[in-house]
Amino acid sequence: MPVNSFEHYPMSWKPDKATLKRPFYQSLALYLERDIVNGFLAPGTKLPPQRELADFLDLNFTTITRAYKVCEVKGLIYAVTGSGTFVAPNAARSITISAEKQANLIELGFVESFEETNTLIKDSIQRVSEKKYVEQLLTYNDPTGIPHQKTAALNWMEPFGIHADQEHVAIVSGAQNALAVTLASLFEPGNRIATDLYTYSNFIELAKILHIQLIPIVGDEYGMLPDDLEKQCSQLNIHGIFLMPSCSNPTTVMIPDFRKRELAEVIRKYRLILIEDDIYAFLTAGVIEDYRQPMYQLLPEQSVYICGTSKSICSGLRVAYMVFGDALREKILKGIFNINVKTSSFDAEVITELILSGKAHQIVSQKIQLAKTTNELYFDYFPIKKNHEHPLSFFRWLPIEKEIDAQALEADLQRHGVRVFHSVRFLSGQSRPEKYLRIALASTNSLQELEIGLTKLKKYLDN
Amino acid sequence: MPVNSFEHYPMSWKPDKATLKRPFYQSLALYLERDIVNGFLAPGTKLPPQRELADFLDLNFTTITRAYKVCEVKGLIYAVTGSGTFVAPNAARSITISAEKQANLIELGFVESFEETNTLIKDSIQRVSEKKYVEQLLTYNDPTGIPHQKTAALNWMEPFGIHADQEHVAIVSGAQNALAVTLASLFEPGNRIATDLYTYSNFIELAKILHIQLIPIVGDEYGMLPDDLEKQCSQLNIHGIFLMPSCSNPTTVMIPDFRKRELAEVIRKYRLILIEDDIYAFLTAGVIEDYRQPMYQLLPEQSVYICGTSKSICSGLRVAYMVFGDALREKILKGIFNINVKTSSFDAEVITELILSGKAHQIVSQKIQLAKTTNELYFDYFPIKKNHEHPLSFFRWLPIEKEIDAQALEADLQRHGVRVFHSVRFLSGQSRPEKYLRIALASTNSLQELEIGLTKLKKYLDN
DNA sequence: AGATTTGTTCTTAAACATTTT
DNA sequence: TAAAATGTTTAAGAACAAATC
Repeated sequence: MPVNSFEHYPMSWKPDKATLKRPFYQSLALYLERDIVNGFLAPGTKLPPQRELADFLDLNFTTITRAYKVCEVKGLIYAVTGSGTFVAPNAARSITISAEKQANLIELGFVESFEETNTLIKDSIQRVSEKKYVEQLLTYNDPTGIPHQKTAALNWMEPFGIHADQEHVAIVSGAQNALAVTLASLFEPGNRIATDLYTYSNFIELAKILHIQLIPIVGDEYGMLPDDLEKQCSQLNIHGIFLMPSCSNPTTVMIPDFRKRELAEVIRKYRLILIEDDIYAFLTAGVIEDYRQPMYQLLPEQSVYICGTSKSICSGLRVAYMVFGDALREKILKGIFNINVKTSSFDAEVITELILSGKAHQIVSQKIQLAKTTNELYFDYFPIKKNHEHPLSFFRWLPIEKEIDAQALEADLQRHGVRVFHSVRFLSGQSRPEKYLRIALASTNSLQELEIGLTKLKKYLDN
Repeated sequence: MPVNSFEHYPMSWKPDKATLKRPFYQSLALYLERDIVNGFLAPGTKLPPQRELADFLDLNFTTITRAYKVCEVKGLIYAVTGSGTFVAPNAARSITISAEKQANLIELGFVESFEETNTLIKDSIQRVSEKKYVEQLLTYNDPTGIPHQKTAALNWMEPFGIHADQEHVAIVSGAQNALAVTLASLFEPGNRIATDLYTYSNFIELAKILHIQLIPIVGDEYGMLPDDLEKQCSQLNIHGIFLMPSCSNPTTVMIPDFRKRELAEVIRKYRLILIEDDIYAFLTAGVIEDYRQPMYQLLPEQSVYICGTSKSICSGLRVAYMVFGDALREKILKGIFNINVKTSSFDAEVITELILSGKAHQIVSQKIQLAKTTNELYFDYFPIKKNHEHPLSFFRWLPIEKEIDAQALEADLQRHGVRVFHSVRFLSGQSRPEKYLRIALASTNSLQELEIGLTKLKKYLDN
């Protein structure tokens, strides 16, 4: 029997002891999940400490540990040694982002890629469809890409600072697919990956699906802090790190070279697998003056470099290039075979044709121009510029003051005809006091529509 | 200290107690893995029982349980209550199958799809590339397929006995990709899925990557035995079942309707998620006389029906249709967004065009004709016919007598210029006494090449 | 700076379940 | 059919580690 009565102690959660069935840890985890999903326990709520709940329920406290663990693995709660256990910010809510076009809704949420440039692609598709060797594109052969396609891929990435050979590049079905292949091939459930505090929400969701734990690392204006990374690595067994150095999603931070080198040192020391998502390389390398190199070149043996063509060339043809160290090669290829079998050689060929014909560069130029225009427009409305934010980002990270719950804010704005995403969607760990909105600039049908959207947004936020 | 000396007991594995470090279970698991990978412990070897090893190492036996568990999860060993723990048949060897074309090697291993029919596809690609709405195929829109593509999909599957609506069908990037989405979305690491004793090896590998445990169920000439399924369900917490009822890979078994109903009853009773891979529907529905219906129609609410077009229409355009119950919908869509974002609408459109124009049916007719011819040829060489084997299968399941290790046999035949796969690659669980080869009939460049391959194979086996 | 709070990990113990003999 | 062999699952205990106050 418990020694104390807890009637007078405030415990945020008091599961009904009488209805608890064996096995206790499962029963308890189920109750906890139910109360979180029902909304009885709101995000951020501090749960009773393990020992206190154990005392209350008259169980050994490691049984509570186990029950809490079940819910932590499901992403419902998170624990901080010394502070306690808390309901996760996105518990019981999917933050998966996808294109869900709705009439009369201005899309500033999902980040597209100025789809108006797609007019340039039709020709290339036709040209490929008329090639003599089309039939060779229609078999199971060359599951990681046809040699000449890989050569074009390497040419494409060369100005981004990537140097690799045919054996260490593979074509997959878009950058998200590359991430799925990477996580499934190189990590196991329970492994930990370091990420920025705010990171790409579909990466968070993917990690959740595969039961990989994200460890949020503090950053400053130059990106992730090497000291905090070092600290976390020294006290936790961390297996990998996810970064978007040339333009982080959602913060738009561009990591300067000195910081890349500092981070690389820690990554090398702890032998982390670096996952570098360089989907915005085309906006940075050769465009931003002091840009040096991708982190892949600092750590080629322990890195996976992912270069999607959805943002730079065409979003509908699902193609991304993966470049990887030799030690990772076998596992990645196996992952590709088991998740994709292969990527459509036809799609890859169209991208190849676009690259070889120079059309891809033309498209990139147009997109950069559009990025300039839309960013200027944005800064007319929200003239807050910070150091080391990418000036040409396809989206912006807008600090907001409004004291309103994230879901309510998104819903409010949706009623006003604008879709945006609140910063809680991008939280890799615990709640934060600062709030932001991610504003996509590359997803409206026209500049006019974007302007209307920004006007509505500003009006709403100023109220 | 241990009570007994084990000098006189035969223990197949004696880890060095002195070098064992804390944590013991990890250290022990590492040693075990090393000794299996090195080949010191051969597949099939019985490991010391937990209690015996514990006694030898002077540890509590549940510490051994934990160490063994680590290796079991990695697929290195498997445990059978009452019998002991054994080194897995495919421990430390990848059984992933992919197209790896080599000159001078006749492909009877990897199953392709009579790629000579691809000549019929070029026209459709051109026609699609000339459509007015091509640009609409190049965006992020309609991530699960454009409505008219889904309509065509449902039309395509209608003769197979599938009735569903737009909301419960999605287009993904091939059948293997559909399986990846299904497993990642609907199952968690540690979950169990029932399969045939011999099953599709890339399904085995995929399950391994995602840490889903396969529970092999015994079968007879009609396919999986409902009694054994019932038995396993009653004593293990099984979450799903994987079946290829219209033509099982690799056994070619076609499950008759009565058996489907018996199995469906058990599946319903234990609320398993049924994963029905119906990639060979086109060889069966409307072709085989007494074919009735897919199992999906018996259990629509708890099933995922997967209909790939790689075998029936074109292997290079990566398209498969998924049909699912409403209860599974949300999770599957989330899985699609996080693993694929979307499938190329262009590829899906070409398949749609092929279906709507009737060309797809023409291709299917050709493939069926080729299947007839090649199967006749096969039976000339190996005239062993069993009941309920699919007469038109793209591969055959050849029982062999030869007393030779699987890898050696494959290597031997490769030296003779023929690539085949040994039955151990398809084992979902423990080793079996019977041996088979899976002989692909749809992968050679010509009938002549197939004939040469079969001749070589027969000659080798008769020796 | 040290005690306290809180979460983590490993090992052991006991009860259980299944298969084999 | 019952006993023995063998693996499984849950719970508890102990030592540890980090963060907070």
